[in-house]
Amino acid sequence: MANPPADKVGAAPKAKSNTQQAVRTIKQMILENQLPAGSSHLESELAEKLRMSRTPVREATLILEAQGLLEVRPRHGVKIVPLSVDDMREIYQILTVLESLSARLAAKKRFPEEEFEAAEAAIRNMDIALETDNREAWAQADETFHRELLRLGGNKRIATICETYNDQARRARALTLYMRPSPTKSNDDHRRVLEAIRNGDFELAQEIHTLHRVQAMGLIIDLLEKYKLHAV
Amino acid sequence: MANPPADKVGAAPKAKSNTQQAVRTIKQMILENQLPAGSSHLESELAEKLRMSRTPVREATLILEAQGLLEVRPRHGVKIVPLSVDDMREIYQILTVLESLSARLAAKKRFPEEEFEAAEAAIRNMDIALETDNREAWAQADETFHRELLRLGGNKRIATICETYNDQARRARALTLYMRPSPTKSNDDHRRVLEAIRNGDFELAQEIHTLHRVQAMGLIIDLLEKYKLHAV
DNA sequence: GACATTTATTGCGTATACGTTAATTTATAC
DNA sequence: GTATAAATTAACGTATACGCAATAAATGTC
Repeated sequence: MANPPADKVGAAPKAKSNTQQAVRTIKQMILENQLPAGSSHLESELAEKLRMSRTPVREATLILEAQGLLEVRPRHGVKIVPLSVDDMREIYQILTVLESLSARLAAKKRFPEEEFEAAEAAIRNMDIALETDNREAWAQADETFHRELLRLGGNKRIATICETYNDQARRARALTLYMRPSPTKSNDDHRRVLEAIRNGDFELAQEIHTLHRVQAMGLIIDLLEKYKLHAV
Repeated sequence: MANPPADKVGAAPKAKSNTQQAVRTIKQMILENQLPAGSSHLESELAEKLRMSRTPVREATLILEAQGLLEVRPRHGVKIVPLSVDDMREIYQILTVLESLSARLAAKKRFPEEEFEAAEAAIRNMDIALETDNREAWAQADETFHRELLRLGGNKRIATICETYNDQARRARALTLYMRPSPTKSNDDHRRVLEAIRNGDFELAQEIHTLHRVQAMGLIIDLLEKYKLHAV
């Protein structure tokens, strides 16, 4: 069974059509703040930047609009949607409850130990990143852990939704990454969630993860308010 | 202040561009089973049916694909995605947890009594529909109640997600509407949820609604399995 | 100088044309 | 009769053209 060509973690692997490619690169440009929140861009500008005609970029913007990353405003260009503190609250509420449900669902199953390897590795990587105070590495491992949780939960739609809203929240997380205190407690939470899943303690798994996410939300929202980052 | 032309309840009111119109009518055709689950349709066929060129219908299919109602399969036409029992389980898990969160969020606020009017009316309408055994009317009022819950919760993104997945589940609900026993208990649940919201008892509101949804899910899934409706 | 009205510009919505490529059919070899 | 290969068909992906309508600019009026 030949696997499809392996790709970078987290990146959408397929990019056959120009439309798909446009979706990927525009999304990336948004997440990397090359297209800053609140800025507007004409279809023709984007087309020029991406070296293709208007048609595929136009199709891409429709898809990205459906994902909530931008807004198509006729005659004003596509606007990269800025996120207010309230928006962040909305997003984190959703992530909290869906990921926690995922933890519960995972705990209701029995997995062979190797299924936990990736999650364990993510936790270890977070430990290492903490010791060396490498926050980028920590954030990346953290994302991996959360993604693993969604995989173990087994509900594909939950995974899709969380991915979408994670994308939306990413800018704010990147912004606050260096403002927050060293995230030592997170690792503890993750370990306990994973342990609860192993033990089939679904109530506990859900509860711990909920608490974990609620705290993370509180932290990030406090930072955004404190530093007057009203829209990112 | 002249209102925009009033539209049917629940339908998206705006339809300026052909693309938007195509989204609406194709969605409607799917929900009404004019385009049955599992069937495929060429872009050009749809364009002809909708009396417009390929471009706007093509854009519409991209949007509808993002909403999970259909799948664009190059050279095979767009396929109306059929939902298996497992898909229904996925969807109901999401609706359960998000609506229940919405109930919790609503309970944490204080509303003037008139804010509950629509929800109260929906409950009353369900009572009336039960007495006259009018299931369509019941289903419609039920939807209204759930929509009100999302409105009261105040998280726009939750409302959007639930709307999307409600659309996906609608066919299955329509199918089982006349198979299930008379839904008398639902009204009781709804009343209690609303009461808990009034009282600010957020834990209770969330809990009751969760139970309510879990039971509804169990019922519908049993029916789908019993009648061997493996894909709708 | 402020405001209304006309004109000009431009960005988008839609149709259409066309090359590409996958699916299908036909032909050929075994 | 089956399997492989070649030829055909057709659906899609993309580019392009063009008119419309919304915005901006310019002009005129008070």
